[in-house]
Amino acid sequence: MKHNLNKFDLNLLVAFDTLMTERGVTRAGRALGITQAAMSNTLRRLRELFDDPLFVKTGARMEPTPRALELADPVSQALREIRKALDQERFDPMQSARTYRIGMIDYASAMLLPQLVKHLRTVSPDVTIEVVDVGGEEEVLHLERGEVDLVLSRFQWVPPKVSLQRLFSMNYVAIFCPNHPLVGDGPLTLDAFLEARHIHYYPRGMDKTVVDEALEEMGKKRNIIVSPNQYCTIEVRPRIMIEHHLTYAFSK
DNA sequence: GATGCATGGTGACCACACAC
DNA sequence: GTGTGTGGTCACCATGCATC
Repeated sequence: MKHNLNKFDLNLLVAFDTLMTERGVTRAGRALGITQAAMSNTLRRLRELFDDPLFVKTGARMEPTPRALELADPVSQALREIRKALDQERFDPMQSARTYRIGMIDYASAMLLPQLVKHLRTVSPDVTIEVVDVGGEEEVLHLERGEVDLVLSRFQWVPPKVSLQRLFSMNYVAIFCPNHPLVGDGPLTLDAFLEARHIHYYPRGMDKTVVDEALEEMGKKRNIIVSPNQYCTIEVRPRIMIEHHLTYAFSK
C-alpha cells in the first residue's frame, strides 16, 4: 500500500515511535504533552492509516503487533534522520557548549584523546568531552540506549540502528622481556609464539581479544599464564604482528 | 468578513486488568 | 470487593483553511 505524503501527518510517526517506547497510550500522551484521549485518537488514526491494530492491550501494557514491529525500525530511523537534518541546520560548533559522552577503551583514549582535545580547542572551544569506560558487547547497548554519543572501539558487528566507520588499521605486536629465550635474530614462528607463556591484558568487559579471535579462527590457542586487569610497564621489542582495526560507531 | 468543513484538542464517562 | 491505572468512546470546542 502506498501512502500519499501530501496527506501524511509526520506527527503520527512521532506518536508511533513514542508508543513503541512507552508501550502505553497514557504514558505516550504524557511524553508528548497531550492527554490520553488525544493520544488514543492519534492511535486510531494510525490504525486506520496502516490498516492494522498496531498495539494491542496485553495485561497492563500495549504490545506492538507484528506489523508495528516491522515498522518500528524504519520509522525510528526516518525520525532520527529528520531530527539530525533539523539539528544540523542550527548547529554551530563555535557556539556549541554541549558535553559529548564518548565511550573509549583505554587504548583508544591514549591514542586519540589528546589529538581530539587539541582539535576541539580550535573548532569548538566550549564543547566538553566526557570519556566513558566501555568494553565488550555492552558498548553497543550504551549506543542503542543513547547513553553515549560515540564509541571508539573494535567492532565485529553493530545493529542497523548504529552507524559504523573504520578509523584506521594498525598492527599488534608481541612483547617480552629482553633476556627471553625467544629473543634472537631469527623470525618468531607461530608455534614458538603459541608455546611461549603469555601475560595478557583483557580490557574490562571482554572475555577475549582480537589476538585470541584470530588464533581461534586458525584453530590455535596460546598459553596464557597471567591475565592482569591493567597494563604493565615492560620493555618493548616487536616480534609478531597481527592486523587490528580500530573503528568508531555512533547512533544513527 | 462570513460560512462551512476537517482536524485535533479536552473532559467526562465506561470497561477492563491488576494489586491489595 | 475495592481502589487504582489505563484504554476507548463520545460530545463538545477551538482552530485553520477554502470558498464565496
